[in-house]
Amino acid sequence: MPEILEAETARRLIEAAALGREIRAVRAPDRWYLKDGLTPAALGRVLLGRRLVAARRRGKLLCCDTDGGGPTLGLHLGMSGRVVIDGVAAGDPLRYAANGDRPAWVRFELRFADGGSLGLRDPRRLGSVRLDPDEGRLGIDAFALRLADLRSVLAGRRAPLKAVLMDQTAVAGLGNLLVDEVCFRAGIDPARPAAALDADEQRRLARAVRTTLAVLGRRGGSHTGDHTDARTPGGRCPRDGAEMVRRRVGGRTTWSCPRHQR
DNA sequence: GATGACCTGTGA
DNA sequence: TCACAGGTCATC
Repeated sequence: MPEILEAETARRLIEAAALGREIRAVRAPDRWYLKDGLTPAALGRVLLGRRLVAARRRGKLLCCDTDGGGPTLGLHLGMSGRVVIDGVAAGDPLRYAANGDRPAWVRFELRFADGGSLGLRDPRRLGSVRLDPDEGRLGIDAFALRLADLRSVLAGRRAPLKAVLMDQTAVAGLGNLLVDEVCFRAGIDPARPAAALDADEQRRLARAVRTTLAVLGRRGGSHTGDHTDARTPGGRCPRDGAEMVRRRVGGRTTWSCPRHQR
């Protein structure tokens, strides 16, 4: 996804519409989509007859707990995944992904006894399904990130700031668009070595994470940032009018303003 | 820590 | 036909 905002939208949808419904069938037509050696048969064995009782999220990972001592179902949306419940998809359409609804794009589906379903629609197949996913290897959730956490995350890291913020074992949930927006708002060059930020920059960055998640969450997703429309050749910084620069930072396409991001 | 691989769809 | 896409993993 889908980044943390879309994952949270999906989590809320599951929480509002899928909890408590008895699972009657599991459809997993795409074996490649099941990780850790998981098979459709094994999924059926542990999920049939159970109900989801909680929908949690750590970073971009969705964790659905089941009743009766059942496993936690881990769903990851990859680059193009969306949760679909009873035919309704969570959140706004994705900006850089196909948004159709071809049945073949449903890589995984729980069918409920009441006739409805919870599916994962993912054209690019980069998402995943696992049981009892390792939540511990993920860093602090971006929604919970405080200044002190950020300081320890950045300490000693010579990698570009952007690479560290996108490192899911450091901070869980931030992806390419959100990190660019955070750096844009904080006025910091994403290519700077992470540990080189001074105290004031760390404060601005921590604040920018909070406001970015709050504002873009309200607006409807990761693609609604102040800088998003400027991610195009010849795009101008909406803050000061400078021409935006496109680079590769931390292995990802990165847009930043050469004037106010330093 | 940087790079390429994974997979498929879209638009230039 | 090609470049590119909001993610992650293995590999050097």
